Amino acid sequence: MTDEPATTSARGSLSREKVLAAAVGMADEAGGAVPSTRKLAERLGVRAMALYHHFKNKDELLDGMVDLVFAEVELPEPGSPWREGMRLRAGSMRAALGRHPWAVGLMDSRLNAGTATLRHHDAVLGCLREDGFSVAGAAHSISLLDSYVYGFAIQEAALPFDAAGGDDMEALAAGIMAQAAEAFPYLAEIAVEHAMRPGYAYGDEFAIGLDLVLDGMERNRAAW
Amino acid sequence: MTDEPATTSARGSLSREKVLAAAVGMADEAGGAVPSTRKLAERLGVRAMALYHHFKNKDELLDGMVDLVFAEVELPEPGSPWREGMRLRAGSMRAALGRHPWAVGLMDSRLNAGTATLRHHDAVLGCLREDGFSVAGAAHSISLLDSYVYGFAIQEAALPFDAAGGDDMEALAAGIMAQAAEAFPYLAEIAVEHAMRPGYAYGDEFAIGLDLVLDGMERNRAAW
DNA sequence: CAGGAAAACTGTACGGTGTAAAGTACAACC
DNA sequence: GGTTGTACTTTACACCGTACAGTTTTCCTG
Repeated sequence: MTDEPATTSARGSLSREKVLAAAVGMADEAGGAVPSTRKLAERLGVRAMALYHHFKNKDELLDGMVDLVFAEVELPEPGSPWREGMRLRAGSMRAALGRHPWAVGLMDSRLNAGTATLRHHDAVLGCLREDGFSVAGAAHSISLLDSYVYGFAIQEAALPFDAAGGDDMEALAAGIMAQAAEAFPYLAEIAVEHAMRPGYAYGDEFAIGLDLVLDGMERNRAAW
Repeated sequence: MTDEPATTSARGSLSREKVLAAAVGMADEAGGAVPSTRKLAERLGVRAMALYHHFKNKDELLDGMVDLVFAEVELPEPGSPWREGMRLRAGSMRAALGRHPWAVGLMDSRLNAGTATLRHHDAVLGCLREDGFSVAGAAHSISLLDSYVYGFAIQEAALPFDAAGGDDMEALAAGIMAQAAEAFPYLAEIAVEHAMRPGYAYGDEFAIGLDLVLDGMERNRAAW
C-alpha cells in the first residue's frame, strides 16, 4: 500500500535533459536568478540529491543550461556573406540573452564549454574565415564582436525592468536629478533631451553600435 | 581629558569607509569573490551584525564597493580632445577591472549609482559633448564604448587564471582538441595558429578593438 | 527463475550564507 | 541622575550546496 500514485516520479522519470529544461524554465520565470537545487528538485517531483546523480555539482548544471542557450542562437549559414552572418548571429544572441537574462552573467564564466557552445564558435569563426578574413583578423573580429554583444546584453539586462523605455526611465532620471541635478549637467542633459524622449528605447542602440563595428571590420578585413 | 581609544576595538572603530576598504581588500585577495558578511566582520574585529549599522544590507555594501572602483578610474581632463579622453578612460577602466575582477560582474547590475559613478559618467559624457558630439551622438558613443569595455573585461576575467598566455591556454586548447579536434576545424585552426603562438596575449586585442571603435566614432561624429 | 550488482533516488546532516529581532554597553545631553 | 540614542553582540531563522550513507528498483547474469 504505497500511498501515492499521485505524484508520478517513476524511477526513470529524471534525465539530464529534463532537469536542464526545467532549470531553464524556472530561471526564465524567475527572471535573473537560477533556481536552487531544492526548488528545482521539487518542481521535478524529486528530492534535491537526486539531481546529483545526473550532474556532478551545480556548476555542471549551469554549464548545461548555458549550452542550451547557445543552442538557441542562430548560426550563419555555411557560405553566407560574413556581414549577414555576423549580423544574424549577433541579433540572435542578443535575443536569446533577452529571453534568458539569467544567462547573461553566466555565458562567459563557464569554463567547460558544451558542444553547442563549441559548434557556435566554430561556425562564427568559419563564416569569417571562408569570406576572406585571415586567422588573426577573425580573432580580432570575434573578440570585438563578442565583447560588444555581451557588454550590450549586460547593460540591457541591468536596465530597470524592461528596455522599452517609459516610466522606469523617468523614475531613474528623477533619482539622478534628486541626488544632484546641477552637479552632473551632462547626465541631466542626456536624460532630459535623449533618454526621456517619447520614442526612446535603449535597445535601438544595439543596431547602431553593431553597424559601426561591422563597418570597421569591413574596412580592416584586408589589412588584418 | 580627551581620552583616546585605549582598546583596540573601541566603539567608533568602524565606519562606512573602513568597512568598504576592508571589503575591497578582501575581495582583491580572494580574486573573483566578495567576502561574506561574517568573514568581513571578522577581519574588522567585529561581529557580522555590526556591519548592518553602517549598511542597510549587503547590496548597499556592494554599491559602495563598486563606487570605490569607479573612483579609481581616470577621467578625461576637461577640454582634452575626445579621442584621448576616451582612450584614457577605457584603458583606465580596464585596468581597474583587472585589479578588481570581482567588480566586473557587479558594475552593471548596481541600481543605485554612487557619486563617483555619476561623476564618472558625467565626465565622459562631457568630454564628448564639448568636443563636437551631439547629444544623440554622445549617447550612441557611450553605449558602444561601455558595451565594448565591459564585454572585454568580462571575457578577460573569464580566462583561465591570467591573460598572459602560456600553459593555461595550451591546457584549454588541449581540452578542446580532446573533445573533438576535427569536428571544430576553425576552432582548432585558431587555437594552433593564433592563440598558442609564443607571443600571444589576449589582452592585446583590447587596443585593436578599441581603435576600431574610436575610428568609427570619428567617422560618425558629424552625422550623428 | 534466483541472485547479485549497478543505478536511481531518499534521509539526514554539516557548514556556510544573509539578516531579523532583541539585548547590552557606553556617550552625550537634560 | 535619568533619558535617549548609538554602536555593537547574541541568538535565531530560513535557505543554500552537497557529503555520506541508506533504500529501493532495474537489469544482467547464471
